[in-house]
Amino acid sequence: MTTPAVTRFAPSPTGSVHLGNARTALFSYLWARKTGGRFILRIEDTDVERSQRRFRDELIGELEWLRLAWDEGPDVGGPAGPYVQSERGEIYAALFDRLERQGDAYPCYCRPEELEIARKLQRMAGRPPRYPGTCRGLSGAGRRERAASGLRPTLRFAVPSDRLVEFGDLVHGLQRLQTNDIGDFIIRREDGTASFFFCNAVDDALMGVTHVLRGDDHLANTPRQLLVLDALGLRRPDYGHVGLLVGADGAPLSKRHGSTSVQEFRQRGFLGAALLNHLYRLGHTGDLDRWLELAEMPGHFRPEHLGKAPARFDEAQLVHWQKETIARLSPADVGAWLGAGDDPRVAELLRHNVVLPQDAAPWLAVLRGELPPLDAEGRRIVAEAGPGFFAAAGAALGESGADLPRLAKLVAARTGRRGAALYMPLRLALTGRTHGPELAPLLALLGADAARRRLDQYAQDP
RNA sequence: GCUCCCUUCGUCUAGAGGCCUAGGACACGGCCCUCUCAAGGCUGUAACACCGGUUCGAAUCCGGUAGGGAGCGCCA
Repeated sequence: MTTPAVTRFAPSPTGSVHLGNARTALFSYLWARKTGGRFILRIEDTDVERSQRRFRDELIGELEWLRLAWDEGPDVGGPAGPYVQSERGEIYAALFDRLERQGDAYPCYCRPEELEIARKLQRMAGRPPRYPGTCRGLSGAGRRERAASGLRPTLRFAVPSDRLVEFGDLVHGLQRLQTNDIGDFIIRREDGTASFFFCNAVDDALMGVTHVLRGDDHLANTPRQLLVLDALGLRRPDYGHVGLLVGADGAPLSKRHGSTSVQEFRQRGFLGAALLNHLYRLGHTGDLDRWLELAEMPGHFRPEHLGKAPARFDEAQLVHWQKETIARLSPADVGAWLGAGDDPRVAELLRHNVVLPQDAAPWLAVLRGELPPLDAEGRRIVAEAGPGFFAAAGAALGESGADLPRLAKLVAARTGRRGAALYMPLRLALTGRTHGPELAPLLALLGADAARRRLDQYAQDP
């Protein structure tokens, strides 16, 4: 029923992948998968100053970690390549040329400092800071003169006046904007590279992208891109502007909110599927509340349920999906994730008591024989049980071995204790804590000898 | 400053004029289960930003107010 959608994720390799970016990547991916279309990865590295190869590698690594596989892009190629903008210079050059010949673009010789001053002046006068059009009316002679004096021009798009730009936004509905509210903007920098408004829009069209999902912050800029596309006779994609991702205080996600990059969450030990499940529900509602495998998300993804309001990233909810994910991990994967060694029994023992790998440390220490000192409640329980209890337990252990049900039965018979009165002192002696993983597998893992030594410690009078 | 966008429980959201004494999920509280924690089951607290209008009837439509955000860059 739906036609295949071609979507894309177009990050710039100027930093780490942000949660907000990851979310739009997810939505774009899901849309393509839902409709049987294609998902494209395009690297927007036209800013030579800030783009770095290591960010590009990192970004690709994070997407792979999240398992958001692209059908076209760097490394895998595709019919509309190259998928790295710094390699598309010739394509852009031809288009710049055409725009200039058509009179839709003109060279601008204004210096950045001059423009800065002009903007300040406009602001002070209560006017919007827009390019005043200084170079727009320059004659051929004027241009030659400036070029001869060594000035290298930028290329500006000549925004037509008195026109209404209209487009139907997938999430916001019909949008209209007066071209008079838009100043002539730069489409080619002084160094010859293409600027965002230009190459982002042009590449979407050239790569056959049908649906662009991006943050709300681009909504007001979309008319500019539409103008470029129209001037070039290129097909407009449909745009959907999703509400931004914000922190707990409602302000845009930033460093002061703690982790904001995918990498940071990954390093802390959050699982990809957990992040995906949380992101999937931020500014979007599927038809199901339960944890979803990435593979089943496309079937439940509902583009019409993409939200306009900003969504807050809430770590408590991430933690919930993390627990759900851990519960579904294979024993081998739990072990690898915990870094708890090769014994699958350890992973099984701890999986329900741990949210992040670091939470396993105290229990691994207990297994190694490093017990924490008892707290007040622990001391109370141990004292209440008395040395005789632990002596009996130690003796019973000699008969039962590291078999908790047998041990418990023997101790119960000899001390008359049952339930918590029986198990809590045992737990305390064995682990030093009142809370923790199931005692039976823990005892089995500990072994009879180690357990015996711990019980004996409490068998003497204090 | 100008233009644009947004506003339902603490959080994510359902809701497209009567189905809403506003539903679900997370978080929080209680009970059950249980040696503890977690999980699970049951259950409770908790929201239509505000003011006007349209209508027999508004969370839903219209206008305004307030608050938040974005854009106006040789950043993307």
